Amino acid sequence: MPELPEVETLRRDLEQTIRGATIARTTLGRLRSVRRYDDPARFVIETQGASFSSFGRLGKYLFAHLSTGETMVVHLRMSGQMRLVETADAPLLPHTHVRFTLDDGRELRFVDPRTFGEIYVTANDVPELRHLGPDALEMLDDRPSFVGALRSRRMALKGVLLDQATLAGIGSIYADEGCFLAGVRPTRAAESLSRFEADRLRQALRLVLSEGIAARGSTLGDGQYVDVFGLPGAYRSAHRVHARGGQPCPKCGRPLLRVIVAQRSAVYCATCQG
DNA sequence: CAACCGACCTGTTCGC
DNA sequence: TGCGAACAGGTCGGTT
Repeated sequence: MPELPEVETLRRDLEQTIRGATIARTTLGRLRSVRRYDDPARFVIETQGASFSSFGRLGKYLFAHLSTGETMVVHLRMSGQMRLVETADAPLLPHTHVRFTLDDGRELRFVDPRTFGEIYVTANDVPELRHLGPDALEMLDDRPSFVGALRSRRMALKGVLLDQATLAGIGSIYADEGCFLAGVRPTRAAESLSRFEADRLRQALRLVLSEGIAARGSTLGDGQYVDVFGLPGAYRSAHRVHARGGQPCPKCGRPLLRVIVAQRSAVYCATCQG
């Protein structure tokens, strides 16, 4: 499940591999991935002939800034992938919904089995995402605003961390990992955290996000995240608790608990996380 | 504002 | 063994 570190890995790879390249041809397979359009042909018109000026990111959203002055927004949701192949006749993976044939012969492809992901072109300031909070990497460097945002919320801690309007980019994996490192239960009311605990959580989240980026992301067992070259990220083996319910806590050895909090599963250690 | 729910979708896992 | 049911998960929109 791509979260901030996975999307950041993608952004950096695209920046290195196809910045400056021009889209010679856009080909749509299934139309669901561009469902914001009344007429999907508009998406083709908006992208064909444009070149990639630079790549940006806000939370889990990837931005491809185009030479046209507009921005292509990509969200991978659960199972989306961006794949770069050397030639346009490379074998197609199942569920390839959008193909951008570049003027140098390579092809960037959007692949998405569950079709939750989406792509669209919009104005550079991306008005569709005005509701998003600041990017997590930025917010986590700002102690008062992170501590304040947490301590003003009655919701379960994990619910606040997953709320993209509060801070953008954290998903289930990095929320579980951060809570474990900070020694706080994801089920606690966010407002119940002391300033000390909230700041410890801030530093823990900063650490797990940067570890995740350094490892080129988390690829889960069933998970679909791979980079533009089709390679998995290495961070999963470093996960301390996520998706390890029932297994021994890496600190104390007692079995980790798996619970539902904020309608999402969460894993924590009842002994090490108070 | 908060809590919760359904919808979206399909590959994988589980239970019988 | 084979089958269908349950499940997973990010976001949005709707309801209480």
